[in-house]
Amino acid sequence: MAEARRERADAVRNRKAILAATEDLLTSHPPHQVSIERIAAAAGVGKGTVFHRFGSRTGLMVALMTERATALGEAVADGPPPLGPGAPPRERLLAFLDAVFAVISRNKGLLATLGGEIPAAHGDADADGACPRTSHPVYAAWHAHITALITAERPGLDASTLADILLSPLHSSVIIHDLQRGEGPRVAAAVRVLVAAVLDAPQEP
Amino acid sequence: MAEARRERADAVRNRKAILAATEDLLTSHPPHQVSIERIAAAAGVGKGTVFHRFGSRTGLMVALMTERATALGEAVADGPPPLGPGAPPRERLLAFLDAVFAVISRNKGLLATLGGEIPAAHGDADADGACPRTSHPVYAAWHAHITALITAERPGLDASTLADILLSPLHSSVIIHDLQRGEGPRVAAAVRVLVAAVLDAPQEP
DNA sequence: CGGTAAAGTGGACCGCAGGTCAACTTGGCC
DNA sequence: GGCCAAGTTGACCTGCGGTCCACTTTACCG
Repeated sequence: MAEARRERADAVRNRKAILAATEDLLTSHPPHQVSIERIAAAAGVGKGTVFHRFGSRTGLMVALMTERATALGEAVADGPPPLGPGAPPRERLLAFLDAVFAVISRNKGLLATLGGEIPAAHGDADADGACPRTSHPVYAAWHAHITALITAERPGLDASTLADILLSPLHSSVIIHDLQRGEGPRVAAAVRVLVAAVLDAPQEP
Repeated sequence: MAEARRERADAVRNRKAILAATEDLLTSHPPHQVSIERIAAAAGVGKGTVFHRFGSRTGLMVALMTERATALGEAVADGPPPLGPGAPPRERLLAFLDAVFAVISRNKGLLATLGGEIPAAHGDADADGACPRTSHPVYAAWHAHITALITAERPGLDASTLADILLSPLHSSVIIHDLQRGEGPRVAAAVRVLVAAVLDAPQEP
């Protein structure tokens, strides 16, 4: 392994240009108006290049999202409390959710776009398809982190489902709309209320 | 108003056939595979008829959703407790959320489809567009009901935002996927835990 | 250095889905 | 029965995601 020079210089440049163009268009237009051709034009490349590098529209979105989420992931793993290790789970959870909503606030309809596209896939198999949780690494990581923190604080709860619920506002066009209108703090505050309440509630047998 | 005989018999029949076909296809195929042409074919009508009666794909979905939600709306307004008037707000809220999740469980990707399509609209205007909450009467009604119940129980909370958050799982493909896999009760239970916790939590100044 | 093969690029092309339309058919009231 | 508007239809348009392959660029190597 460790193959030398695995990516050519112009390829790197174009990849960055495409991601930048995508983000740019996505912050100034509703997602459905941002076609691949527009992205390609804005990035100064051909449409084929976009597909060559990202495979599909969904792949592009996942790549963008992954890049956006990398910093947060590192802060969680290595950074200082309350986000990083060291703080009590309760504080880490609150800080993490704040951070997640902050990321989303800065990236508008990205997750909404993802949420609407990932379930698509392209096969008939759906009875037991493993589409949703495993298909998006960023979502999987966030979900696992929240689940772990809830479990640490309140082992008796259904942490996994609660984690899905706490993340579900990110899929809601209503919430996304609020975030875009600068209501981010308000949403975050409401989520904090929910989390605090559920963590402080008396244990049920 | 009250114009006599404003809808022809065959029109009514076709409208019902289209709605039935849509629901049918939607419960056996992922939303993106349910094209208007397929719906039209399944309903035994021409494609143009679908558009003539519902205006657009989104219009069709809204109509279906509205129909599905009518029974619930009546139960809330006139029905017996705990859903209808009479029970304490806390019980009504829990019952209502249970009912909402039950409706969605039986109608799979419907809301997910809606959530992904409504924010689209078709104009450039988005800075102050009133798209999300007002555009979908069913959502507006549910949101208003939840908000009122929360306010009745805990006036100090940001009931409106909490209502959006409590409804947001309906937009999440992950949650929808769970509902389809029969995890409905588990999701509902987790939501109940959240609601109970937030309603029982000590008031903050 | 210049050759060269692989990596990268671009845009014509395909299939398909949503949406439009103008000609046609049908239901219902006089 | 006859008339007209409401209703229906499917061919057609537009634009999207995605494929393909001939062409260009890069960077390693003798």
